[in-house]
Amino acid sequence: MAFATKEEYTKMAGNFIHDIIDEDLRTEKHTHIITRFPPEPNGYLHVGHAKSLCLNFGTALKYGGTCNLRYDDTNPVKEDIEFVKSIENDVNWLGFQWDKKLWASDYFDTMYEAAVELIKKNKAFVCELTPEQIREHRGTLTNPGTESPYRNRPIEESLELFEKMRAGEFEDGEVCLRAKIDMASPNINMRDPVIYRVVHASHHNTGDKWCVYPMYDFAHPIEDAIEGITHSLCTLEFEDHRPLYDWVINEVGFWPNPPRQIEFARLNITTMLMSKRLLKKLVDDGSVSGWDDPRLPTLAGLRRRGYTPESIRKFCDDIGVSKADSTIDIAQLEQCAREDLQSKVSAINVITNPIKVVIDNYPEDKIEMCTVENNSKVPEMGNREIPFGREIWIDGDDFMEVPARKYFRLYPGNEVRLKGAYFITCNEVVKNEDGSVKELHCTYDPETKSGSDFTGRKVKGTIHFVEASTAVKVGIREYGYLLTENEETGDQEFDKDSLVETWGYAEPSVKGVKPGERFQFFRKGYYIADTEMSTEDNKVFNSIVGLKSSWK
RNA sequence: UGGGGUAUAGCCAAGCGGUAAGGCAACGGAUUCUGAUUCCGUCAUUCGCAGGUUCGAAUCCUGCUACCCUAGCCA
Repeated sequence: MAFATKEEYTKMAGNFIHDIIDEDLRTEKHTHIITRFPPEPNGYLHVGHAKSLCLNFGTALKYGGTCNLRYDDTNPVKEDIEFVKSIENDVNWLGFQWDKKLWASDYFDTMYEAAVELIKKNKAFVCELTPEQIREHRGTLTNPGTESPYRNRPIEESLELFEKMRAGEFEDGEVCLRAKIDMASPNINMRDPVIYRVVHASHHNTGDKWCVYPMYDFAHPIEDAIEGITHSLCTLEFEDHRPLYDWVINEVGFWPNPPRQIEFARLNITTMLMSKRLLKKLVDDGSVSGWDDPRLPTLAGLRRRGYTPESIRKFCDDIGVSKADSTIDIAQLEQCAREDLQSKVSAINVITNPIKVVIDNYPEDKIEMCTVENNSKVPEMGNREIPFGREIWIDGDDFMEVPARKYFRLYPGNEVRLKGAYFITCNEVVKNEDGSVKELHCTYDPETKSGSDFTGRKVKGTIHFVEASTAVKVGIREYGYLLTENEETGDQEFDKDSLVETWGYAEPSVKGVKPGERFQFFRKGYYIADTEMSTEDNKVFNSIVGLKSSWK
């Protein structure tokens, strides 16, 4: 496994967060940087998380600090231990190693005690308003809220009630613990926010020990402070919560170097659905095959699609970190994958859109082997031997009955080189009844075999082929993206054609391809990442990932 | 209509008072037995708008405008 290195991130361009860290280091507010990646275990990680992963782990690497993996599991009804394994696997796959693996739920005792202390300090109270009443009391964006009638109840009474909450004497939603801050605050988060609620549900980590659970706003700063996190990086929507974060840090305890929350813009990518909630819906209703469906932006999906960890890390470095809302063009992600794969994989001949070609002057039963020189960036993979015979398949894109300007591949009367084999000239186009091309009749020139010293004439085009009698029929699934843009409204909508299944032909060497092995479709810009072996119907793989230079 | 944010090219993004980095995309051209790769070259007289300060402003000041977040006992 190739882990991200300190070198990779020390040379990383600085961002506004690193400016802040540099300043904290310079003023000796901190001498050791500790960050954290805090997913809630309620789904698979996606590229959006990758940005956070790279920022948090990359920052730790850059400054010689550490980064914790911490599950933010404060809501038992939404979380599932099932996701924990995938999260850890994906973090490691991306190339990061956590310092400590922690659970927010491990701090429940401390949090409970902190809440009790808050009540004793007259900074929190047990409220018996219903959720609806709390909402009404909260006021609106423009109007201040009104104080709960329970706000000024005696400290002792709140203490007693909170103990009863913990003891299970209340139903869900019947009472809650609220911080006592300011109902007139222009920041709604400061209007006596709920910090502990009653939830009678079994927790994956603490079982039935608790029936009261802390809210994110109360739990998160405590988690950060306990772990000695120096910089707590989160997305922009938590900006309004920062005053509350600081309030909790300040009221709950004394930490000499309290954590500092810094927000950055979350990642959006054109055609990619990044909402965990909606991804979960697609998985649950069977619209996709699972969290690792290659059409999904999950790390598991991207992995099957052909992305390498290095390519995703490069992408995260390239796009930078700022506070401006942005949507990165999918082309930028794809380019990172191509760039990385280019140096790692070799090409094989695969025809995805076949046209039959008959070489009329080639002996009927003869098959000869041709050497295809490997001039990729992976010379160690060596040259390939592929068969050549009288009937071959070429790609539909490599033939035009009426050539366009500057088209120098095959067309009637034109001569091209078959990569690794001979020059052929197209003499005749045979059509089906519907007018489509049935087959091409060509002649080859025996003098022109690759590797011979033939220099008699040059040809402008070179195309690839697969010999028909030895070809391996392959099932091809081209994965598109889930979202398309409605041309009229500009809205994003689900793309029903995001999975296209076709058949093609590959050279015999595909039989040695292992599931998960990546390679390039010769000259097509496609990469195969996910293969499923099958001997039935001579089918070798049925899942193919497309990384075309331009997806249409 | 409160509060909090953000505006630099088609998409990202550096820039922090001294005369607009870089990447993606696009477009030229060279090389190529992959229209791939590689390689060169072009691509913001101007930084949301309007004023002001200054020898000098994307950077400082004032006033606008647009967009995003925010009224869960979710995170």
